[in-house]
Amino acid sequence: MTKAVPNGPFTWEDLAEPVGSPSLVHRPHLPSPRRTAVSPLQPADNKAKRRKARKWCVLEEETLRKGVEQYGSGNWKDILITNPDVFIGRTAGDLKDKWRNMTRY
Amino acid sequence: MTKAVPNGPFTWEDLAEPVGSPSLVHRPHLPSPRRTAVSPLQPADNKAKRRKARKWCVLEEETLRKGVEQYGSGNWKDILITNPDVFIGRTAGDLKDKWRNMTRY
DNA sequence: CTGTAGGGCTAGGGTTTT
DNA sequence: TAAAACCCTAGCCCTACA
Repeated sequence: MTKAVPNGPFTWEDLAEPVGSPSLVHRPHLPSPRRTAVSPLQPADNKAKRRKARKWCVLEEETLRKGVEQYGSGNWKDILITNPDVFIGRTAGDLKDKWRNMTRY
Repeated sequence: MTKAVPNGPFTWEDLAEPVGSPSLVHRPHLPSPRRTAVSPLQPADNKAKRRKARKWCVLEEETLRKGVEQYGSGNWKDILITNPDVFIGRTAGDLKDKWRNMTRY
């Protein structure tokens, strides 16, 4: 896996190149493929209903803490799927939100 | 604003073993694994840190539009390297993703 | 090896409920 | 009013494939 500079500490190389330089005109450029405007798509009245708020239990909180220790903050999906018997009815986003609350202030 | 510990300095140096959640498997005596056995499905340490999301400014959007006009949708690398003074810190993939957002709906 | 297309996931702001 | 729980989605990542 050669991660050709995936996202390092800002490796903004010089990449100095005169912008106005017509050095790459040797390409058979076609006009842009004018894709037809995307279909209108209705306002969508299907307002997905909100899940009923359910308070977090202590086990969930502890499992979340350990999950963050193990996988790191941000890997919510991993933490979620490795604890399917604890996080029932929770989404990765829920874990993220809960962690935000737990670490707030 | 909650800075607390959003994506912290990957504090899992001290992780020694996976906590088996509610159902601790009875392991048969675990000596001292000097060698980190590459067991399957373990904490993914190969996860690179995410770049912090940065909103696109109007100039970038306009430049992207003109780029697509000129080079066609799909030639992200060309559009990127011909506008190095505009797309700072952006990747070809970023341009692709942005165009997807701009033409969505 | 290189670059893209398309699906997956998260961060951060917003909304609703308690 | 504040805090907790949930929602929305732009922006970023992963990866098969051309």
